[in-house]
Amino acid sequence: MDEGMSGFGLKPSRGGSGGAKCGRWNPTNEQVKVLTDLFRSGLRTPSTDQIQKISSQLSFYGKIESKNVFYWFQNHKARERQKRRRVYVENDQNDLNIAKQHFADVTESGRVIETLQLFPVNSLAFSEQASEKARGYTNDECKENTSPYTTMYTCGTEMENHYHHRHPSLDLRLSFM
Amino acid sequence: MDEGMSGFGLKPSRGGSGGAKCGRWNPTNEQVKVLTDLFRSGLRTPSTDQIQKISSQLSFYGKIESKNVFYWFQNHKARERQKRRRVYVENDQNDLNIAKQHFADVTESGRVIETLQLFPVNSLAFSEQASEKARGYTNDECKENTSPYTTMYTCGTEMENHYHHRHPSLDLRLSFM
DNA sequence: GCAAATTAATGATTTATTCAAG
DNA sequence: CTTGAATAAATCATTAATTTGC
Repeated sequence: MDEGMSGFGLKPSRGGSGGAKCGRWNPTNEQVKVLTDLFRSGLRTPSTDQIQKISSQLSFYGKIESKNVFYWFQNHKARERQKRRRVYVENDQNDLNIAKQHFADVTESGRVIETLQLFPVNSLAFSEQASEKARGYTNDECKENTSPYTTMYTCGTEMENHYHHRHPSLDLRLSFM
Repeated sequence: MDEGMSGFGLKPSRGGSGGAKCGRWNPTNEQVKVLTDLFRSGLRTPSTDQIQKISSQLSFYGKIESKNVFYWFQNHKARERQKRRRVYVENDQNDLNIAKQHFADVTESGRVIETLQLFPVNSLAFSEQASEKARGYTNDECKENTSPYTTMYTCGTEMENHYHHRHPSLDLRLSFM
């Protein structure tokens, strides 16, 4: 995919005959680069004058119109926002409010993770392969916990891997949580 | 790749004496399988609760901590994205060439767009960031101007871009406008 | 066959962005 | 305008693969 930009003499050309196909603006990488940099620099809603100047400058790299610049900022701004929102939504799927509390060192009890089906079923059909290794993992001195991972995720003491005795059969998509 | 699954009775154990060697999490094949399946199922940024549950379940197969799950998704997501982008970039490596081409074409008005420094300098250095699109920008001859964009932006006739005769060297942040 | 040496993967940290409260 | 929340990008670091000389 991605249109090789090279060939495809007739990409969409949905119109067919006409040729030229001036469907819509197709930004050059440089153009996108510059626009992105401007965006990162803080520009969000350029004024008419700014748009014109930007457009003029970018025309150096290829065909472009002022409106393209205008729309680009509109879309980019909206999509960035949307992207962020999507995360929330995804996590909220089944309630699971964005706890985002970042692992407050929960679990400590040898909890039995009830059902929790992460996968349809065929998930287990694999426990052959790795079984050879099945590391013993008996080591235990790894006190570790000094977890200094500062960037979020303050999962203090972390998981008390007590190896639950129950082969998971999760199904994440449907019933998880 | 893919674990020779053959021998390797005693893989690392390099620590020699003490053993244990709790350097970093070393996922089991089953663990990787499940994580990968979850990812394929669409999970990208598991919530705190999800992470904990997943971690608990995976502890069945061996030592694991919540943060490992967290990091796994972060890394996997990032690297998948990166892998995808790498393709674009490879295809678009022409960037500069394209620029040059346009340089020739664009000067229709005889103008020579001299400098044009939208950014300090390193602006052109990296180009891949916004390559989500990275369209090719193919042919152009679109007359367009029939601009029917309804949402404000009444920039009239568009394209006054008669190439300003002065390298903008915008710095947006500081001196732009 | 087996390790030391080298390279490829990938786990764990750090740094930059972005949006949106305050 | 400043700051907090939440990543994603970039980078660092360690482990597993693979190569290579014996």
